[in-house]
Parts: sequence; structure tokens; C-alpha cells
Amino acid sequence: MQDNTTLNNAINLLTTAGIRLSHQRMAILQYLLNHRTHPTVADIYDHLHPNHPTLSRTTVYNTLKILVESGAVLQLDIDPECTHYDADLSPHAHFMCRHCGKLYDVPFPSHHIEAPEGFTTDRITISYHGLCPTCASSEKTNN
Amino acid sequence: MQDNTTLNNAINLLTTAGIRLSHQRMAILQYLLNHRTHPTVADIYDHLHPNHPTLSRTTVYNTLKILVESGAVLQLDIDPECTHYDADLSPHAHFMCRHCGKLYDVPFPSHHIEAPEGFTTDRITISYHGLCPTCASSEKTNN
DNA sequence: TACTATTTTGAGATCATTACAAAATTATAA
DNA sequence: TTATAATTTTGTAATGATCTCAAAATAGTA
Repeated sequence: MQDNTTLNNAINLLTTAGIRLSHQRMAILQYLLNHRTHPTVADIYDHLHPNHPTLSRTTVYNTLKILVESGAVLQLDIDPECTHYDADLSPHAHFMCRHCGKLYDVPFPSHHIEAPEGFTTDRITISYHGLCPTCASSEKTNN
Repeated sequence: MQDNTTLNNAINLLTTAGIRLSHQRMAILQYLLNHRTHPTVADIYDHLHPNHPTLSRTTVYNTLKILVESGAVLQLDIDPECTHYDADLSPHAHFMCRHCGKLYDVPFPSHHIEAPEGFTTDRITISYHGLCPTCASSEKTNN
């Protein structure tokens, strides 16, 4: 479902880092590439486990760590409850709805964001919190 | 040590919300106002406990929840390890060093950051990850 | 002072994440 | 192909942050 450029790019990052493409790792990577819902470890495990009965949670944790370290996947710290993961490496920001808890992709600001002086910046994260359109309109209805 | 405007502002927010200013709550609030180090629950408990022997961790958790809900304190989600708290309500961003783990206050971007269309945005968070000046220079030295 | 409401406390529960060592799998060399 | 070595997976147990809850302490009020 995802374009092969993206998959190949991820595979390149992994093999370049000397990481074997085991079945489990491919399954987890594919899941992330095909489901742009910013899944958690629990999401990934619950979805893959039926078709990969021997898959363990630890493997999901290990694989995600590897994917993040190799740069193929981003780790999102927007949710205090738990970590979400995102295989979309294009510049974008995230919005978390305080009502339904869902994470949305939103555009990265159009203006250039300058990194702080004197610091060596690897990554700039922009997050929005509030109500998503769906929850905003249903809140209005219910009051 | 902190200016009274800030303290009074926090007190106003709390009393307006009908929250009693117990000794424990005042101690925690004062600690946050006097220590702009983005402390964690553990930091706060460890620093206050010697002088408040009966203080419990649960009270620190409860109080921080109240302070955040009343708007007197910000909860920072920048660190995947645990939650940090910040009593500085002026607009600023944070930088987390991947080497020493410290959180730094850095300027909020000078350009206006537009909120995503269709969403009701309560809060915009900007975080930077990388190396702080201290760790960047010591890494250079050690290589 | 007695009564009521609120707050604090500490023990235990929960839940995400990590540590670890054994079992399984894959790559390599003969 | 087979034996050997290296890597990966797995499940269990540990860790650690955070929450639950009910009893004890405290503060506010009549």
C-alpha cells in the first residue's frame, strides 16, 4: 500500500546500519508504513499478534528502538501516557485531541524555525494540543 | 526569591479555582517558582522531604495535577522517561540534551506559529533535541 | 467545641518499559 | 551440506512512574 520509495528508503537505512531484516522487523516496519495512525507498542502488538502468534512484546520494543535509532521511524513524545511511533519522515507536526486522544498529522509551520543559538539541534518538534474538529463540533452539540 | 507578581498570579489562579492553599501545596508551588530547573516529581519530593518529613509522594502527584489543571504550572512532555514541570508561564520553548539529559529554556520562535486549520488549539509546544553547549564541547574534546 | 468537608498519607495496584538468559534462527566456514 | 558462531526472538521477571483508595489528619464552620 505504501509507496516503495518509502519502504526502500527505510530498508536502506536499516541495512546500512547493519541491521538484519528479520520477519518480525519487516512486519513491524510494514505495519508502521501502512498505518499512519501513530500507533503505540500495544497497537502494533495487538494488530500483528493474530498473524504472528509467536511475536513477543519485547520484540516490538526492541525493533522500535532499532528503527528509531537507525532513523527509519520517529518516536513521538506528545502523549504523556505512552510513546507513539511514526514512519512518516516528511516534515510535519502533530495535534493531540484532549477529548478523543487521537493524534493528527498537521502541517509544519511555513516559516523557518530557527534552532536555539549555541545548541547543536538534531530535531525540532512542534506539537499542538486542543480539540480536533470532530470533538469540537460534538462538544458544541452536547452543551 | 521569585517576584511576587508571579507568586500572586499563581495564588490567584488557585483560589479562583477554589483550591485551598495548604502548606504542602504552597511548598510545592514555591519550589517550582524558585527552581526553574523543570523538576520531576522525584526531584520535588527529594528536595522537600527533608524539611517536610510527613510529605508523601502522592501529595506531590496530586498537587501537581491541581497546579496544572488550574493553569499555574505547565506539564512538559519532552522527556520520554518522565514528566517535568515548569512554573514559568511566559512563552518559551525547551531544549533537551541527549547527552546530559538536562532541559533548557530557549526562546520561542520569533515568527508567529499558526495553529492548524479546523482544530481548536489550546497550546503550542516547541521542543528541540540535540546537544547542549557544554556537552557539545566536551564531546569534541573526547574524540 | 463539635461537625463537616477537604486534604494528606501510605500501602498497594497498574501499566509501560527494560533486563536477562535461554531457545530459536540465521550467517559463515569448512 | 554440516558444524560453528553470531544474531535475534521470546517469556519471565524486574523496574519505575503514576494512580487508586480508604483511613488518618487537618482545616473551615456553626
